[in-house]
Amino acid sequence: MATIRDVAKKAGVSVTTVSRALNGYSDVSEKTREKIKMIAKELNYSPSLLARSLVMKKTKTIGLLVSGLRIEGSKDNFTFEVLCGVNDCAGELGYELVLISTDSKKQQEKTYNQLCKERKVEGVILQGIKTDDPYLDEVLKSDIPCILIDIPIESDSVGYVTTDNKGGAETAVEHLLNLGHKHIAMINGHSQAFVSRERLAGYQAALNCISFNESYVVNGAFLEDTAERETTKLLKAYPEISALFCASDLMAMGQ
Amino acid sequence: MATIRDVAKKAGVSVTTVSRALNGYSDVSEKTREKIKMIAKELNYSPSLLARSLVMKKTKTIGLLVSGLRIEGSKDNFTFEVLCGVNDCAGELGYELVLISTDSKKQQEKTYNQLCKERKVEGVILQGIKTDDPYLDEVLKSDIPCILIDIPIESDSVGYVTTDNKGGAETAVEHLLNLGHKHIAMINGHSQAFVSRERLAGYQAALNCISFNESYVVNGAFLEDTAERETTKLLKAYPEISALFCASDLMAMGQ
DNA sequence: TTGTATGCGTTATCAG
DNA sequence: CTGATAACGCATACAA
Repeated sequence: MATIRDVAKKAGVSVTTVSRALNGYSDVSEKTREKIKMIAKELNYSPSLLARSLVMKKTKTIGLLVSGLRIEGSKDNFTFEVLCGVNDCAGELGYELVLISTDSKKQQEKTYNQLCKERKVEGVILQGIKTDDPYLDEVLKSDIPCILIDIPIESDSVGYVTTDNKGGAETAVEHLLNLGHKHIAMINGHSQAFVSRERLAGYQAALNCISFNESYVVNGAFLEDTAERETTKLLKAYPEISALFCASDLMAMGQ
Repeated sequence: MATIRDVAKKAGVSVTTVSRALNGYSDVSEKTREKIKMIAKELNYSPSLLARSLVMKKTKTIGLLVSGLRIEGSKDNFTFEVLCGVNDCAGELGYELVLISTDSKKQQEKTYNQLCKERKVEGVILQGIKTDDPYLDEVLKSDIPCILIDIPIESDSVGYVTTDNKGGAETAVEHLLNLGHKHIAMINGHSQAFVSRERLAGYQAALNCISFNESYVVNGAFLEDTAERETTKLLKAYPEISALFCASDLMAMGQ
């Protein structure tokens, strides 16, 4: 692996000059720059991001911390879509993406802070952690800038993005009402999820709190089979139900 | 950010000793080790993987190079499943995963070699590149260890994994035959894809090359809408077709 | 316009 | 058992 020193030696200049030439500084004669560029290409040189990051104290790296990245979730393509979006954006901004996947086993070995600091990520995007996940506390205590997906918490170093969960749910349920349904049940996720609470609120709002019936709401844990089981029980108990509002695609597929 | 020097200073020992104590070397007294460990925890110290990698010449990092990582592909969860699998395995082995996503724009800026060498990845897994992708040549010329997914090429530094495409296709088509279908069409991907060629071979094999009719095979480019369009044309031209064998889930969904 | 010297945070070599 | 010291590959203040 050719280093900057190899280039310097072959070009008969100092490392400093090579560094500046390749990084586009203006205080280098075009002649030397061209020569250096040529030799760099010749030697197949590419600067070590490791060394650069070390001295610059900038890694241009953000961590994508996905909790519960499991193949069973592949039908629900939300995580994948998030990944694509983050990746696109990071790419445009010249940032790298490192995958920091955690499971309960790993969480005991290394703290969130360790995980992030040793990699020197400049920021973190967290997807899939629950509001009662122990990691969440660590995240909030840490000073590493981070963005939570679908958890509405803000502080100096913490932000979040989410969708209009309530509005969306409201629209969906209104649609069912317009179709003439009188008894609409809801298959929700779980109470630890912010999105579930919001969507429930939307469901209630659409029903105007009048025809709202608590018994019509069950939790499917965002899982296909759980949702199916719960739905079966629900329909057996309340045969009058003519429509279902599911809080996630995967759970809808369970029907 | 606490460095190893901070720990050393506070512990009243040299950096060397701290390094060895924390890395589990035996030539350090248990008393010093405990003290150092305590102080390290106290200072919230975690070693910089950057610095460590630089001196050790080992990054413990593998690159996941996904070509065409786009949100439109999210319905087809194959890429996501690959990601999960790779991630699981890498995690167990103590490797990091960095996402190297490429598109035609990026490919012109940086070569495969640059992309990998500057990050010092120790190996690469390539998913989604086509057999006629210019990157493929670079990959083969490079000496960076890599694994191709669904492209059967081997060399000193290149390996691959794939599924039994031919056998799977054969089984699928045989199933349709057993159901009594006489005119089975195939919606394939594209001819640049190894898997498409294999699956076509399986399709032919199942039909025993007897009832094989070339006109019954069209390419859907692995895209939902293309597959739909091609299928419509096909069915219009050959109304006798009673079953379709699709080379990918996504294309089947297009029906 | 170019070069010298220093430091980034580690680990490794070699003496004590 | 412990500690100087030299790398690793690069960028930058400071000189020349």
